[in-house]
Amino acid sequence: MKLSTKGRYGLRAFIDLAVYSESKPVSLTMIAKRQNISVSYLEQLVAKLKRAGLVESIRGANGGYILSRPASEYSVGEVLRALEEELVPVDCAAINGKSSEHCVGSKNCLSRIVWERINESINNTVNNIFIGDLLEENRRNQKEE
Amino acid sequence: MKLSTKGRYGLRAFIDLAVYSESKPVSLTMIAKRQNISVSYLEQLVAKLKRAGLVESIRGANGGYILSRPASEYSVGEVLRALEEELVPVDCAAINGKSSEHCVGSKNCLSRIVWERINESINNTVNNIFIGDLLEENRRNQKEE
DNA sequence: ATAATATCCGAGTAAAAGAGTCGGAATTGA
DNA sequence: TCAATTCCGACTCTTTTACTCGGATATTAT
Repeated sequence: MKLSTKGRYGLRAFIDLAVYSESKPVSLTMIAKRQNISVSYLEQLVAKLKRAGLVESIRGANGGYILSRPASEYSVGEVLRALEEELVPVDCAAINGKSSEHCVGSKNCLSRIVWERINESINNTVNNIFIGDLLEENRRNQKEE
Repeated sequence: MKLSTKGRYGLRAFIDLAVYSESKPVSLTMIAKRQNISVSYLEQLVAKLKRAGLVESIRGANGGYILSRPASEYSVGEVLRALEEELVPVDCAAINGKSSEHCVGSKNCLSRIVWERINESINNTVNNIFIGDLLEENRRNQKEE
């Protein structure tokens, strides 16, 4: 059970964007350098963020990406869900209706309780961490140095 | 981020074992029938459980598997960790020292906070569900029918 | 105009992981 | 002995992951 690079790199890219895009758009080249991720791969990740409406793009020279809203308003869950297909380790216990896995019967599905709780705890966790919190953390760290 | 069939089927197999092994050993053939998982695959899963010391085997005719301890004492976390390699979606934030992923630097690792919290919440969740709880749930359900 | 930066987009691909199967050996009870 | 079992390693097919690549389009600076 691993989070893919889409989620891992993608969140890092988003945070980078949040940190540096206040004054002007941030290009993928810059993110690539700072985060050590290739531009071509970043394109894919950021495209997902854009499709989900989390970031906006500005094309052409001096272009780049900016956040659609103030950084503080994004939860990590929102960002990760835009990147990964879904944040549920076990489909059959997903909150929404797309249960692809066929359950043999309630009797055999004691495990379902477990999957539901896992799904729930992950989503609770990521929905309650906000990008703003992380940035504050960052500012505190900067001051100490 | 999906839990593999090892974890999913494996926990189901373990619960099946917990339900039916009180009087006599349970053979993989029986689990296979009830849980609709092939015997050959079950062999792999149960082997992991055995290696971890969670179940004991009795070879030969009328043989099978039994729990090493009373069902109530097993946490779901323990079982899942025996089946899956580890229950940490992001390695670099694992609690133990095996951080395989190279972090560029603390400054770029605001995301690390997120991974740590996710890892923590999953482990808290599964460590606090006990197989005994699930069996009780099961008994309650049986009575209602 | 032209060059230099950018985003945008679809395809393609190599490696790794996932999900099993299979054949046969060893053990034990009837 | 035979049937039911666990035990074990190797093998294979499929899917997913993690990218790269080529080129199109848009915008700005010179």
